[in-house]
Amino acid sequence: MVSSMARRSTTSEPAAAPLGSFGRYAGPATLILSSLAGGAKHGYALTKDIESLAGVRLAPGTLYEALARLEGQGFIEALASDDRRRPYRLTAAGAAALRIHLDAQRLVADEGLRRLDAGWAPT
Amino acid sequence: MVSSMARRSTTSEPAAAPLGSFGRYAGPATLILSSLAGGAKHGYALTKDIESLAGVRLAPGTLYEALARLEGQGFIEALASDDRRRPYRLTAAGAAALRIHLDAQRLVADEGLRRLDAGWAPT
DNA sequence: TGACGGTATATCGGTAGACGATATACTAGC
DNA sequence: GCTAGTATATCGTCTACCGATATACCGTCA
Repeated sequence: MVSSMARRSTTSEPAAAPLGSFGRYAGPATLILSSLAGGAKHGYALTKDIESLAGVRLAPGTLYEALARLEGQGFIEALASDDRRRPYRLTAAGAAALRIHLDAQRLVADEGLRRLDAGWAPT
Repeated sequence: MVSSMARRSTTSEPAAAPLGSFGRYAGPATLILSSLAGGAKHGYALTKDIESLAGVRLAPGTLYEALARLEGQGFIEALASDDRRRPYRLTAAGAAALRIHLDAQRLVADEGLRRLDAGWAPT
């Protein structure tokens, strides 16, 4: 049980990396869009928000590559940058796609938990 | 469960599939464990169940590699195979990990939807 | 009877996406 | 003038995911 669960830190951590336990968590795009759903943010602010939102720290490579991808897909758009910050905003298409995705994800999670609670097969 | 309104505009986009829209959907492990939470199954039965559960068809490569990985992590265990079927069962460790993961995932999804419903920034 | 489609597992090569390391540079506080 | 935090960007590696492919058993129905 140790293998992938305990990789995150040595001691004292508030138990269990919530997401990210099962191999790679495909979430970056989902997390970024979910964060932007709360308002426009620039990259660094996204990492901070996502960290407090999901307990996941996105590596810089992951973040900026995902941002470029999402912009190319039309799910987010860049805003005028004040100084050195490059804020992004969720587009209507991004909001729609996010809603569909989160709805589906929640249904799957609910069903999984329902099955777990029903007792996951004695034998 | 398959979206409606996924047809956003003229350009590109193969219209949002429920899960799997955002690059690669990291879900395989989650989907497999969630499916097994409903009882022991062999690989092919898993693909069928997952397809009806989440609308996602796992490629054979994805499935069997994920099964091997999950078994190595102690999250699932192989049962005696009747004939040509190789059934797998969720372990206690797998059930615990799955619950933690799904709980976290649902919290993130709920927060994302909450933000969306609060209006995702007009300007 | 043999052709077909569904069941069932396995492996291989290609690739995209995630990651950590690294680089740069501005700011604030001490 | 240090150090630490903010902020973005790129590069190389690693691997999870995917599609194609192979094998083989089964039922059925023409």
